[in-house]
Amino acid sequence: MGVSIGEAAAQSGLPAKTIRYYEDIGLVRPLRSANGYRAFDGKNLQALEFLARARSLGFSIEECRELLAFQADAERASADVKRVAVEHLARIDAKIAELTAMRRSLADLAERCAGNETPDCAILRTLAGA
Amino acid sequence: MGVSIGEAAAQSGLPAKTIRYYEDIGLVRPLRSANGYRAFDGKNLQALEFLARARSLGFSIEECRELLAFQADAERASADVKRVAVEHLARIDAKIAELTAMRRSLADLAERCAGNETPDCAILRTLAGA
DNA sequence: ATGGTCTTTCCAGTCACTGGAAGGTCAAGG
DNA sequence: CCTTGACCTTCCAGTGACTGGAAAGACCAT
Repeated sequence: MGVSIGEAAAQSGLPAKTIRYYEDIGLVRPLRSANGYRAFDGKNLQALEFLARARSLGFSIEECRELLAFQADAERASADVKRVAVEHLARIDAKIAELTAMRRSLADLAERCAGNETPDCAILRTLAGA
Repeated sequence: MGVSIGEAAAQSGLPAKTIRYYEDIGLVRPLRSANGYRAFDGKNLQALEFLARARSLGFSIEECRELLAFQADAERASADVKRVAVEHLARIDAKIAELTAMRRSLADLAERCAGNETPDCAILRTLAGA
């Protein structure tokens, strides 16, 4: 009953190493076959696919744990789920803003650097605080 | 000759812990006073400020090391510096694109989630692969 | 029996710090 | 002279989320 870790990896798109790690930290709890191999049943596979999707949206492992718990709890309010998502969205927006500011400064610097064989360089001048 | 690590931290804006770490990995080489305290001279302080600026632009430690070496080498070509900057810019752009895609999916999901006391939730439905 | 492809566990490394423990140094105040 | 408090020192461990690799066991086909 249940597929091997290689099969689970193929079906979820997650590396086998990652799946073992998820078991280590208690995100998924496969049974064991008589030979000691992990045996993933349908619920395990659904959890792995859930995790793959949530991770690809950038949720942290702890948020994934929380979302999985919500998923398993038929009584949860959608507001609880939405809160997690909205907080994550805010973090993403902050990160995008940070990167965009970096990008602007950096593009400006790169533009002012000749990029030729001469040693003078606006990038280094600016980093040095000129 | 040279200021203490606390003074160097105040002047560069870097935490003292970070400065010690930078010494560990060879980015800065302060002298030592008779009492064993680090003594940062003008060049050390300039290097720390350089590092603080480069790190705030998102350059990796190894890139910072390379940029510092360029800074110390009067013979370098500005093209070498620009190459590092342009590669970093590409990484930033890739990251922004990734986050923007996440943001789009996530905002869409959040919008379709009522966020009230009912258990039905578009976010969980999507993560579960419905 | 052999080879090849799984699988297992465990340990170490990544990146750039950050926190904390245990102890040394120094200037000021009593 | 002693204490207090603010510095400073080193060293060790932890962060997040894996990833790589070693050594060994399991399974299947020839």
